[in-house]
Amino acid sequence: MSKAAAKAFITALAEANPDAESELIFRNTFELLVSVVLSAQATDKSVNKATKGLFEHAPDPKSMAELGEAGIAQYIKTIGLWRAKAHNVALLCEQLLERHAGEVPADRKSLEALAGVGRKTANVVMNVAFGADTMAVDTHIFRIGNRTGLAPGKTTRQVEDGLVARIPKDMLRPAHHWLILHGRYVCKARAPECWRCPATQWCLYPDKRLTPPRTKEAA
DNA sequence: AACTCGGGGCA
DNA sequence: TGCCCAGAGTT
Repeated sequence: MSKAAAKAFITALAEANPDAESELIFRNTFELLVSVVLSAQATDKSVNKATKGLFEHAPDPKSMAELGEAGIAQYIKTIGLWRAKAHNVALLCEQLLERHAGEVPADRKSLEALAGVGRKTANVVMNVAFGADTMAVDTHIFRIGNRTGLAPGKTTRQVEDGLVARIPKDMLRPAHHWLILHGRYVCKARAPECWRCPATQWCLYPDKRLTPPRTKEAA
């Protein structure tokens, strides 16, 4: 997809969801970081349910470090990989205190050195919290990139580079939210609802469903 | 690059 | 039941 088409694509998504915001609930950069670490292979809804009590009880790195691995685990047992995640989050909080005075660092190298933080989470934090020119590739964005031709690639890194290369810099941050929400509700893994998509004119997906299935209630 | 971890949500 | 989920760490 050309850069011009990419810009039109993102703009169309923006106009379709003018008030789109993250589905993850967080009040600051620390909560964003922890939320995304917990999100690996889990749905946003289940993460929100788990972090509600966790953040209430431990709203900052210091209190969460004091809560400890076992204490954290008791709040997040409802999501997958909770053992490893509780271990990582406890360690992550200690690392924030020791290395960064309890603050979330703003650079990729420091972020990726934290427990449970890989390239994807680092990109989210840099994009959302610090406005950096990065794009995080999750399963939704990977799917959209390939399906539409916006950013094709076999690896997440290829998709990431394609996105950053094609999307205008000043649209990278909102594009992150718009693409994820688009993948969640419209360009879904199964049964995509193309009739609700504002960008089908640029899309390469061969099995587009341009008309909604017949509903039981004939409104 | 491929594999493993792992529980909940949803059709 | 089978597929999917705002991935990271190891081999």
